[in-house]
Amino acid sequence: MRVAATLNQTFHALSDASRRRMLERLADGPASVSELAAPLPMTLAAVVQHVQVLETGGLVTSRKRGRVRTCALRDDALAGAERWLGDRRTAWQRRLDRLGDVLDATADATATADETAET
Amino acid sequence: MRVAATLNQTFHALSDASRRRMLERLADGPASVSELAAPLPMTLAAVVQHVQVLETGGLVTSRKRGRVRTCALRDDALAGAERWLGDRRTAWQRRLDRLGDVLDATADATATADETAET
DNA sequence: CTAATCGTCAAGTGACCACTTAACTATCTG
DNA sequence: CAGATAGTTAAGTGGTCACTTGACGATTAG
Repeated sequence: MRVAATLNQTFHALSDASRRRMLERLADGPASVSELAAPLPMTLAAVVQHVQVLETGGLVTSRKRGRVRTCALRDDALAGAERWLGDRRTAWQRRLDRLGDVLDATADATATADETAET
Repeated sequence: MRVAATLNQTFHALSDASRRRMLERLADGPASVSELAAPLPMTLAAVVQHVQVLETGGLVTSRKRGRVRTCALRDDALAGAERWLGDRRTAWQRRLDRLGDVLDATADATATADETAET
């Protein structure tokens, strides 16, 4: 049993749209690999690989019964990810509430050589 | 201004431990690139690249003032990610609560050719 | 038994990722 | 001004990612 999915693996698993679609599908109940594959524009083999990523990310379990592999969400799936996000959010929410936007403030005061690094 | 960070980019940004460390650091307040780099075993150049990833992920803003680029968390940083996770979690929490573990149940009943696909 | 179905495995491919080095541009300091 | 400081840029490298194809094993259906 894969118990120790790292945050790295979990977030990585979540960073792909196809995999998120599969998770959304699974939220409606367990599904076979082919069922997961059906709406996706890729081969079965590719989907199997995605399932593996989801498993090492600790998001999904699967079990093979006859020739069908059935996948289901793990109950504790998002625990780690959500915990981390939650911790950070409250931490910096507090901070941001408190001292607002240091950047904008200082920028205002002495606005000279400015450059916002955004594309 | 980068307004539209996709979930892909956000989760991707979160999937790296160094970047998460940088975020944790930033939760304690704004920091220059070198300050972010200090505890990390990599070159400044590498850190700059991580900052870019964090920016396109919509997690961080930065502004250059003189020769120092100051980075700060975005207030709405984790909104998207958390919303998605939250939605899914409640969705499948409900499901899992309701029908428990279909897999285990069926497996119990007819346990024959079983194989849990885990490393 | 024969076919189709469902999935697995291995190898290959092009794109992207996390880094490095090195040369270079500001900016601030003595 | 000279030199240190802070960051930027570009090019390159090895590794991983998201796929594909194709050959194969196992299970179920006609």
